[in-house]
Amino acid sequence: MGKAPCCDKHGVKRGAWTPEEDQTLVDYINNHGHGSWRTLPKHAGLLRCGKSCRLRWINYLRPGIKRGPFTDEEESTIIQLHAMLGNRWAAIASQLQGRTDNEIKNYWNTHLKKRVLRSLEAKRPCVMADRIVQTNSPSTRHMVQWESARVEAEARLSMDSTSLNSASTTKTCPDYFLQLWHSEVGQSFRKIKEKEGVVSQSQVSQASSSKLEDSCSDVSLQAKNTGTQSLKVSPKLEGIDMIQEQSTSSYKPKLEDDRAWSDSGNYEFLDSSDSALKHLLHMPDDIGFLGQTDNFLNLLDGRYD
DNA sequence: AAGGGAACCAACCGCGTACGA
DNA sequence: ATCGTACGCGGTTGGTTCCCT
Repeated sequence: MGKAPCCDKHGVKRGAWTPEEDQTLVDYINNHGHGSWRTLPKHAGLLRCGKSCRLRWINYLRPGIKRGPFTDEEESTIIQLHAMLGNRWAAIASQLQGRTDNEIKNYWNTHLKKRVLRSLEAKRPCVMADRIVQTNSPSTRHMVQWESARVEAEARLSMDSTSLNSASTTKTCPDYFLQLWHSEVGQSFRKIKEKEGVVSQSQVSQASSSKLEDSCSDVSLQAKNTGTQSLKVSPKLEGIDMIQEQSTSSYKPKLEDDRAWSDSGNYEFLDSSDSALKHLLHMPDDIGFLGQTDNFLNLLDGRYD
């Protein structure tokens, strides 16, 4: 389908916005609302394309935008949500009041991603680096990325729980997911999924601690034994009404370009609407929890692809 | 002080999708 | 059901600032 250009490039100003342009845009939207972004510049008297106006408003001018450095809490939230949602910046931003997807995306790419990788390599200096380089399949790459983000989140959770002097930290699968699931982040995640209609209220309530504990320990990696390369979730998960069988062949990369994997968590299931939740629920229990990373790495050796 | 590279971040681009005609 | 339009999103670019030599 042909797509009309968002604006006539001729005579449209580009580049940094001036304070005068900002004021014009703010005044217009305060008085009239933004209405149609396409026609807004003309009505407001701005020599900008509608897209540019929209971006400027959303990222900088609209009320409630929080500027300045990210707090530790915000960082932690971003890392944890990224581990669950991948590069769904808008979804992550919706959980951080006053922060925009663009800001979070930039912050991740310039600060957090490096830190997560450093943290990961500190734990698995040679092996993980080698595996990252050697591995080719999209699902494997995604798992490596997932693992890297998870390690960072885990480290933070561990620090948090230490400071709170709580009994158990994140050494086991159920503990880790339960902490995540019951945290504010987990609540936000469930809200997103409820909104998307992926998980109903009742389903969420059914996904109680015991279910989740079971799910962590009972997800079986059938591919190991059958060679069918399909993942099956334990029947215990039926109550949560999740898809029980997920052929890994339907696990496709959004971008085929090899560069994409390192930046993107966007490996989607054919039905991508609840892929993040599926990621959580389909993770085999012996994937990459502290002290068990070798198992995780063994899984990466082709068997899982 | 100057130049070159790295880091940062605002803005742009193009694709997918929702929605109305 | 199909088409055209507009919007929202994620990836990328390019200008600016910072830092090191």
